[in-house]
Amino acid sequence: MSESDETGGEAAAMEEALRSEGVRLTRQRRAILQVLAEAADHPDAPELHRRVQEADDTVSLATVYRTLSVLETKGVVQRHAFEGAPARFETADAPHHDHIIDLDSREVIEFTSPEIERLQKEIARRHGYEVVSHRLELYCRKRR
Amino acid sequence: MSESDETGGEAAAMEEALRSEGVRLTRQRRAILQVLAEAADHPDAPELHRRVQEADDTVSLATVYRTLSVLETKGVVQRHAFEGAPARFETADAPHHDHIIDLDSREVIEFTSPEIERLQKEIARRHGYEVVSHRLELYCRKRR
DNA sequence: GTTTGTATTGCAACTCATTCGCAACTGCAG
DNA sequence: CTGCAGTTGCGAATGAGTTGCAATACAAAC
Repeated sequence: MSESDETGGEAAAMEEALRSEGVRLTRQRRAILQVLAEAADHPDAPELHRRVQEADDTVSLATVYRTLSVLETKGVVQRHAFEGAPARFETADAPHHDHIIDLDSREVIEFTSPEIERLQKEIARRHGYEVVSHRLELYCRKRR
Repeated sequence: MSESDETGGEAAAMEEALRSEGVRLTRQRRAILQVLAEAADHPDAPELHRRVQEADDTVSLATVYRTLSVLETKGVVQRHAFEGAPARFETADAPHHDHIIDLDSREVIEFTSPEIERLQKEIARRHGYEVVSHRLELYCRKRR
């Protein structure tokens, strides 16, 4: 544990959480978890697969998809399906946030707005609903 | 024109707009436009196809998709890709709105919030961006 | 350690929504 | 009317993601 840095610790913490949920920890899952914890961006499944294979080229794309599903249902990973693009993934360490998508670079910026959050709840209530989940994405271009 | 009601007028208005944009008005496109104008809900392509075929069973699903693309680029139709479901469509008559999706009935309720809209622009600006488009969806359940 | 039963994997085949190639057809400008 | 570029129907192709199945590998019990 002396050699672990932040992302190393993150992956380890996730493994811990998964083990206690009865998820079997395989070589493949460890590798995927590791790469995801190290990722600063929001990779899609094929990109994740590519990165995982650098460390372990026996991992198949199917397993990447299956593992992502497991991790998502266990609350360890978040899936985002942005407009007209394959789904992208990130670790669910940060509490909650919405996204700005840079239309030119496809870069993703995270933000939170308690104010918007509050207004959403209020609007739902006004219509007789309660919010189970929501999706807020701003497709943007850099201002010059 | 004496027998036309609101939706009839809506379809006619759209045809007008399209003709002036140089879009060729075929029997199929008229039928699709008509059905869309009459729809109170947000049908997906196969459902739209089903409804169109009641009036004209020579219209193919491929043409429904192609027509929807044309109508979308001409700004006459709006496409919405809600979570984990095929895209759904509506006429772009109302100015702009976001959606509440009833998770149980799949019903869609429209709403607007100038306040949220304003906050979105502000957030984008704070990050050096300007909003090109956005997507705000509230996945909800009825309150009891 | 070894055994063992079940979860997990790799592969290839499959699904689902949507798009495309192409030959036949048809609005509509002249 | 004519002509031809824009449209259509068909079925085949695509792209993202899922699944059946036999082989494999966790990890709990010995």
